[in-house]
Amino acid sequence: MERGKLWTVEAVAERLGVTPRTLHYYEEKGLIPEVPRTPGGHRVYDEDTIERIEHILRLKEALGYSLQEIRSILSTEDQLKTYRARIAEGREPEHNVQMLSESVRLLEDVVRHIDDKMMRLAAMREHYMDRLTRIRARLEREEEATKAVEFQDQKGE
Amino acid sequence: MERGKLWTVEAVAERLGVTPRTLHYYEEKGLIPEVPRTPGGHRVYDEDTIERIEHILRLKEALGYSLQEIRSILSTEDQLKTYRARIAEGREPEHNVQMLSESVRLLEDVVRHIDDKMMRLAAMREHYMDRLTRIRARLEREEEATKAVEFQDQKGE
DNA sequence: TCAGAAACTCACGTCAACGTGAGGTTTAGG
DNA sequence: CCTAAACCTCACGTTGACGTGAGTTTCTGA
Repeated sequence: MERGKLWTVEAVAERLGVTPRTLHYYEEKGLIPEVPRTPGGHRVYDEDTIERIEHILRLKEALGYSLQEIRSILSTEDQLKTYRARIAEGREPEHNVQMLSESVRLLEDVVRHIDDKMMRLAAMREHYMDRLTRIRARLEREEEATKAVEFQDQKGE
Repeated sequence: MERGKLWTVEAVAERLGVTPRTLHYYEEKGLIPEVPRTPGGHRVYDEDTIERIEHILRLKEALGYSLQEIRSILSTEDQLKTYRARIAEGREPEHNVQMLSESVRLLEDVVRHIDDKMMRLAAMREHYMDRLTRIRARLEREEEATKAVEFQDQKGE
């Protein structure tokens, strides 16, 4: 996993299964910071940015968040990073507790959202599994019946 | 649960947390069969139709299916019902196995889709939980530190 | 019976999340 | 050094899933 490798739009797009337009769009909408350019103006993506985009796509596809919501989630995550940095630097230590509490609240929110979604999914899975089991049983009986008929046919030849 | 109770659009809309327009739209797009009318042309919903709409909303909100995909899922479910009916009637018994196998395939597909989604969610949940635990621990330490400082302050008064 | 609430049918509006050229510039390989 | 492929920036187009009146008709309860 060559560290420091750089990517073109098309390469990133192919790797992530999206189009270059989507990458431009995310940048345009502020979901990712302005991507560095070559002297000629071509975008150059590094691994960190790509991971951020992967994160966005997961939030979008797995959780069904809108880009609006994703931007808000990401911005709070960025906030958390800033907090961590400031805390690490030891500046404004009187606000550490407040900042950390805020972080906890935000993360708990996301987890709650995920849990909610998982419960709905579990319920639906159960629903479909019930039907599946019933039909499988039924199928097995039918196959037995078919075999029996074939046996009869053979006897009749 | 009064069986046979009938509902107006507005009542259904309120019960399901959508607008009348949405109900009209689903009918327009063939997601639900044409709803029966009063002599004057007002729609009258029965419990079966409402359950179908609830099902649609679950597929949409929990699984993130598009209405297109939902229509295809529902149409295969309807197909399954036709199969069941025909099997129950004992007509064309030579196709039972084939129809049942098809049903199994369709249901397995939906379940696979659900499983896939749940796994992604589980992964994301873990990711966020990790961060949450770390921050909570950090917060606890900070709170201890704050209390210690307060204690110092009291001594200093 | 009759007024006001609720429904109906167009049909155009909207918003997010990109798609799609057009027209011009940069880059990489031979 | 040169050309084809890749990239750039507008800026308008598209699609899905409804929203939003306008104008008219139907329903319901006092």
